[in-house]
Amino acid sequence: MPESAGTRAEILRVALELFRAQGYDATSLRQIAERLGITKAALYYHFKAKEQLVVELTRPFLDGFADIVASARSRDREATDASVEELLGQYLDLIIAEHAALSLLASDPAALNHPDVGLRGGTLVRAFQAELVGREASDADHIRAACALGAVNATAGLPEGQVASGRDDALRAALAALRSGTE
Amino acid sequence: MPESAGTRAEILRVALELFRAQGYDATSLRQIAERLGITKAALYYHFKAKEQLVVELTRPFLDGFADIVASARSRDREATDASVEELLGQYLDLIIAEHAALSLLASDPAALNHPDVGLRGGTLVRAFQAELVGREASDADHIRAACALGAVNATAGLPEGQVASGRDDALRAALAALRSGTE
DNA sequence: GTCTATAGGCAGATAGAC
DNA sequence: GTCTATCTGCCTATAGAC
Repeated sequence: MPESAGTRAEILRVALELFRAQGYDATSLRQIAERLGITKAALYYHFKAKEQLVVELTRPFLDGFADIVASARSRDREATDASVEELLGQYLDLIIAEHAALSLLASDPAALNHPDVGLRGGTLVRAFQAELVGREASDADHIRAACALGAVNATAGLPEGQVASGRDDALRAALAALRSGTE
Repeated sequence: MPESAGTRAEILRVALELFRAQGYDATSLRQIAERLGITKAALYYHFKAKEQLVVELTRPFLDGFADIVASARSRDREATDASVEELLGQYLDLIIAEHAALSLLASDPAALNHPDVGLRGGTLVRAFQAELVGREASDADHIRAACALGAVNATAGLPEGQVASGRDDALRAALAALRSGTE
């Protein structure tokens, strides 16, 4: 029976690989099953629908993101420079750890419209941006926040080797974008 | 016969709208045809395959991008601060003008693997980054360039109203990210 | 230019044996 | 847990009439 947990994990591993390479819709359950040497019917023993594969694959990222936003909300009122830097750093580390899942989130419209995936992600992004800029923020502040997150997100597409070594460079670049209004 | 050009443009307009909302694979030609009050077969009179819709929709962005990269290459040897700012500004304006097509490019894996679409786009991005950082650039320089482009790309997802007014803020943020290594 | 009709295929999902 | 067999439905694309 440890075999079952193994199969489930293998299915998720192969599904993520194929979804990333071809997209969710373009990847059939037959392909996933064939790659694993099992049949489509076996997949349905472990997952009740294809859609559930995406939900499971993106959950670690979304849960981690939710934790970051929650901790941001429980800070003291004032958003200090240090706390903003720590928040962005935590987000960056999450992006690096879950960059494969993130590319799924970013690239699949079906996932983007799913309540437990894309819509949840969108809500988290908006909440996170609001925490970064604080209350009484200008339009320009929001644009800078969006650019800072864009800078962080860009690291998800970097070659594997440069990610770890460039973590601090990316964080500095994002902070520079965020603070580009206050010279 | 002006009707024909009109129909063709209408098809592209509806296709872009549906592709963006649902994704390329999840959008059927039947849906596009129904929305226009014509039949699937009529679509095939104007476009020889579904795939060609994506090629046509992304061409203006890719052609514009290619122009920017070409003009970057024909600069004088030295990448001055002013020329980098102008390049990023041109790219930002293109992103704003073609943001709908860009979201197609970013979100459709089928398009990403197409030689005339995603692969062409990837080549352009790499060439553009190389022009931004110049020769003898460090790993950190490349990371900052990636972050700067990420900051610019983030503006494509902004609410319609903020885009025009925030253009300069976004450009400053991207430049700040790019230059975050040289204090 | 647009239609009707249809070919031909593969998708997601289920039933029930082992 | 995994299989075989099958249902049902929609897809892209084409042929040929109008």
